[in-house]
Amino acid sequence: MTAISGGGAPTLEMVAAHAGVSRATVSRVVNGSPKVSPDVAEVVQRAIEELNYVPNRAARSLASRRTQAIALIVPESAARVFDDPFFASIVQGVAMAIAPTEYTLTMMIESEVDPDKTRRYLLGGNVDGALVVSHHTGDHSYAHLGRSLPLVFGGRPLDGESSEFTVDVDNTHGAASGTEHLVARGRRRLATIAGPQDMPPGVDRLRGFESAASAAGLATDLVEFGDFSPASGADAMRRLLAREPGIDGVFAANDQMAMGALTALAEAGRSVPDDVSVVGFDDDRYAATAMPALTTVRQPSNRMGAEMARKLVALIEGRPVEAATILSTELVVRASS
Amino acid sequence: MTAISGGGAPTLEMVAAHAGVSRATVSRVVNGSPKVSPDVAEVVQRAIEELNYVPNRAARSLASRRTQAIALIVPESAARVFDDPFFASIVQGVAMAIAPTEYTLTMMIESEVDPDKTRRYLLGGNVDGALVVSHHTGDHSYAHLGRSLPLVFGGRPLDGESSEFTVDVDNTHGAASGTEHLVARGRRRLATIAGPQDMPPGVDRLRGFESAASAAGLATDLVEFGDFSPASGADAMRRLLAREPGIDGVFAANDQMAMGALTALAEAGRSVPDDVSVVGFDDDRYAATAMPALTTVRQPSNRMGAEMARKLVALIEGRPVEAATILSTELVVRASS
DNA sequence: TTGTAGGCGTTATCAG
DNA sequence: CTGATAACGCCTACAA
Repeated sequence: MTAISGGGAPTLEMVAAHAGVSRATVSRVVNGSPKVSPDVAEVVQRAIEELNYVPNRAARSLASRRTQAIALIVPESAARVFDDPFFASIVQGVAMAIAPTEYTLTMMIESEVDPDKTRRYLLGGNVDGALVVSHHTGDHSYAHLGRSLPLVFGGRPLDGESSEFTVDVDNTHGAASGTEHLVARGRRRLATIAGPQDMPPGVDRLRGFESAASAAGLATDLVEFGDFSPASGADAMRRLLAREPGIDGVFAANDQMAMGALTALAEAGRSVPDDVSVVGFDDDRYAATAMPALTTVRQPSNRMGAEMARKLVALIEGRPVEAATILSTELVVRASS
Repeated sequence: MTAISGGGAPTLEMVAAHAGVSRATVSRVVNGSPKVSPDVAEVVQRAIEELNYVPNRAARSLASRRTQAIALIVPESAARVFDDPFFASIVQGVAMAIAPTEYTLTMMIESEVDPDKTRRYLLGGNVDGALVVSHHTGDHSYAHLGRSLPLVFGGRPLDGESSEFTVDVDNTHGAASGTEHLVARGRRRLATIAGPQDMPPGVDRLRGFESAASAAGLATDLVEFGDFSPASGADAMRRLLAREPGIDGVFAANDQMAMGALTALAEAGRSVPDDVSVVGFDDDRYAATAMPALTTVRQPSNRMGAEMARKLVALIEGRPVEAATILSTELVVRASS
């Protein structure tokens, strides 16, 4: 057993005794209630400090029916999650947004072992609300929980409309702007390394590429798919080159695949950007230091996380919030194009 | 008055009523107590499922004095934390290790706004124990909390000894092996891009480099410092080249700085590995796809996280655990050397 | 094996 | 403004 030395944590009751007031008064002071006389509050404060009292959250949450905690659910294996800089950015945004609040963040990486653990946790009154982020179809399998708990999703569901609260990036327009940049650079034989088509960003970015290329009167036949990893990007690029050696412009659905493409292009003796222009998507932390530095469509993943958190907290506190928020992207031109 | 149904989550009491038994019995079933007759357990189970009952954690934790939750404390700003793939790996390791358990992970990114928030949280009975990970000096400022709560640290404290529970990587030997590899490749004019000297890994890796170089009878004057970011690595490399154009081997204290060095070397027209061999440290996810692929000292950050979690859980459950665990590194030879 | 009853530390509702 | 006194939902001796 773990024996806590010193006789256990001080309770509200002990503070009350120490200060010579009732528990109710101490509770009021702790919660900053205005209806406490300054002098009494003073005495209580001192008692709190002397005893080094810290309120017990379980008790508080049981009595108040609020937990002051939110969960970040990621329905992916831990390995996948942390392989992707995009998630890191989201988490960072969330963390920064809740830092100034009293809310706490609990991360739930979907456990393969017990997929029901998450549900139990959410429904067990552990959190006041949850954020769900995934690239995948499974995305909104949590949607039905939305009736029991405030929920905000990152990314749109794969199947079109939904009535849930979401924050998303304008993938289609972003991809189109990246493609248009290629066209503006005088590139005519365009190819794209697309993402998985069971993920909304994969679908939307491909659509953006196609619409922009078509609008410029160019062919859209050169499409190869990857899984957003650097290695898959390199493979896709090799296949593309095999199909059409004359490629002069490549739009990759994310930076990691673009980096892989750079590697494959170098292997094939193509110079970037002299022979081929390459544009990525994300502007992750390696884009700027790639060789050559990668032109890319910046995705405000930080802001996405922050926005999700903001929306969730508003939801929890009963403030009105818009159902969907779409964040726009920004083209960052560097040496690769 | 008691709400019959439709109003909020079902309670243990409602299940008891539904099953026609006492609350105690339901509690026993929920907690898998052996002293319940199979048929009664059967009935209760059905009631639980029909009502879709999920135990309230706050109540449970209040009554049992355990939370089944552990915290991961990172005393750094969110921005720093997520800029470093190393942290991601640690978190991944932790997440994977606790996935099969009933423990839950709460991440606490030190808030600049209210640095006391973490302490309050830890002492507020929110978690059964905590993991503390940081590259920094501040590392063990939580050490004193160790008397009130099981704590496991990642990385040794900057100032030598400690009686705390820690898991660390053998940075010194790792750096030495990376340096020895350079020597084995026939490199004689060695330089190092060291990390900040207020972080143990920064100190230890520099020491490893120096001892290995000295042992080989080589000079150790070419030392420049970076902050572990790619940009700082590039800058350090430029300074190094300015000081000594004849450098033929570089050991960088982490992969991100090594990547920066690769960029600077390319700018300066040096070929890697023909003119200069480069070795990094970490083997982060970009090492293998760098151009050229980076030779590096693999740090088992995943295992580090897992090991920390394992140790903490053992501590919480009163099982005996070793105070310090040192994980060894592994040299991964790729194209850059 | 099952039920009874008291308590875990706070908050919230009322009186005073 | 302050103090009793119930809840809050569950666990756990102790009793039956």
